[in-house]
Amino acid sequence: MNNERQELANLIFPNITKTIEDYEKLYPERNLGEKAKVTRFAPSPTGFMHIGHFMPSLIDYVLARQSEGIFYLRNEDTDTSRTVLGAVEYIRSVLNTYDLNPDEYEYRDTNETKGEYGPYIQSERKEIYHTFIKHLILEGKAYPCFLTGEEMDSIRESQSKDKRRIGIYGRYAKYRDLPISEALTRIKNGENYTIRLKSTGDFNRKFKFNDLASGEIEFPENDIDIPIMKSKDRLPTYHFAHLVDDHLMHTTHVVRGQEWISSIPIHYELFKTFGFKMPKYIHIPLILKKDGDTIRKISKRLDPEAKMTYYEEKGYPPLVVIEAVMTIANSNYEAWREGHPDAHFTEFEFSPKKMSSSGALFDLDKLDNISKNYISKLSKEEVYKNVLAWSEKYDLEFSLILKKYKDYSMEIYNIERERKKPRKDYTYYSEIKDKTWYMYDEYFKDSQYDFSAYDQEEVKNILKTYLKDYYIEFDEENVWFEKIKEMCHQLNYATDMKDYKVNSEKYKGSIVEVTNIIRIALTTLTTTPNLYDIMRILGKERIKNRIEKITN
RNA sequence: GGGAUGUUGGUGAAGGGGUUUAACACGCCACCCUCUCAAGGUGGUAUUCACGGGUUCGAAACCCGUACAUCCUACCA
Repeated sequence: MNNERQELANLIFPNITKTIEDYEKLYPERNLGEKAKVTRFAPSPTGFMHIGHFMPSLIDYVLARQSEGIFYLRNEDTDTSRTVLGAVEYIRSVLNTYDLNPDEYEYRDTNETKGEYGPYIQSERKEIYHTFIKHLILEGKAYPCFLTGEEMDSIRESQSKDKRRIGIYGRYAKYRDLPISEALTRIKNGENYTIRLKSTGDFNRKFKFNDLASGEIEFPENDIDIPIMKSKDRLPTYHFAHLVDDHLMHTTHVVRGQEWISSIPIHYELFKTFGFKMPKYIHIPLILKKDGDTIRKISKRLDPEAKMTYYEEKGYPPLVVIEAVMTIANSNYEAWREGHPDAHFTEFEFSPKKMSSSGALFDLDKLDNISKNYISKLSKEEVYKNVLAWSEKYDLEFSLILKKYKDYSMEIYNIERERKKPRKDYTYYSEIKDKTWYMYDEYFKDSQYDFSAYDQEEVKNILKTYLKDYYIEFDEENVWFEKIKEMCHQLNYATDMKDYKVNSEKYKGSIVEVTNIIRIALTTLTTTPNLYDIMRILGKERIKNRIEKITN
């Protein structure tokens, strides 16, 4: 019997000579502090990064940093049909813009690799997985299964028809007790097969599992003979790779989405089969999306905000996205932030227990609010630098304007900025052009005015009078405003709005109309920041030109 | 069909048997301030914690049932 198993194992894995012990020696216990957490971000390289991937990687990073542990990046490319070239490099760039750089990684494009526990690309670890699978076959705990796709489909169909549990277990696991001699001849004949775990679980028996986020959960044991190696490329399935990699890489904490919690019975059995210690698990809430009346998992296809590129394209500062996601992860984060406005987010004591176990809706309004506050606290130099960096990537024309008018642009960003309660009108960098374009002659010159709400002659009269008698460059704000008021008196416009409301018939109009006419002449808009600041920055020449364009 | 988890306002949520007339933040609404906007200020915004039953002197909190929601139920991760 044992010899037969040996023969089977050697037939399937003829070149595997190492043992599990060999690998355990190769990847010894990490030399870290007692409390150090080893976390990993383990994405599939499918060419995009989802907010649902970002949250776990953020938590991984925070956990590792605050425990002086290790945060590493592992490329889970076992699904060759979905693997996209350069996907990991893209993920690296996302992690880099958010400054969540891993301590260990492997990048193919630059041939960079760091860390003693690699390879960090699963397709390069085939031999390791095969060693572990070979061991299982030798022990009689795994077997080749010759079920075809069609056979599996019909099993599934009949199970579903009979309202039975779906899966390859019990009597459906047709090949688990196939005589080894027969398996040998089938393999020698070139039949396709997958390797399945010979489950010893009993579905009617329960076990308790402790999740760091959700607490104690009771599951039935796994009794499904799950595939651990695929037939086509002989790569392991996710579950098996998880077991081998997180064991050998000494991961202490696995942070992943709630959707994985149902796999716990499988992982529990797998770790038990090898006698390995399970890592601690933190299953984090799914990010959901309200779509009309229904709530569903946020989707990269349907929801632009699901993709991390959305935030970059819109020009949200990276730290703002981090703040928003931390707020979802731990609701006491906001209160902490209030008390520690300048602390780095890794200083926040993250608590898995405080994480909600139900899904959370990602609130873009909240993100906007965080962003407005954040940008309002930046210096004009920082805003300029960030807008420029954004525009160089997404609006080249605007970036040239910004370079040409550097100090001028900074003055615009400085409007009502350097004060205790700064102005909060920029939510993200992509909207800054839309809110400041009229300050630049290049954009202003072709724009249209709309004075239709006013008498045309009166518009000219007000503008002429103002330019001739009341405008002086370099006035103080209060002097500037007094002069506007004086003009209002001269032209019979009310300056006291309370009086105007009661006695409107006494006046031609109010100061609101006067300032709005000037505002439109200078900006084409009726809503802008403080007119005084606009005029001060615009300067005499521009003001003169713009007003005369209308009065002449 | 089976399994797991959850259900407190428009959103994220705090609260885990009696100072809860349910905190805080975002949003929304109103008013004030005001040259427009933004900001700021003040106030409002769940008579009630999915529903039904039970335990208890007392339940949003504990127990049971139901409903609903989400995820899993692939040789995908």
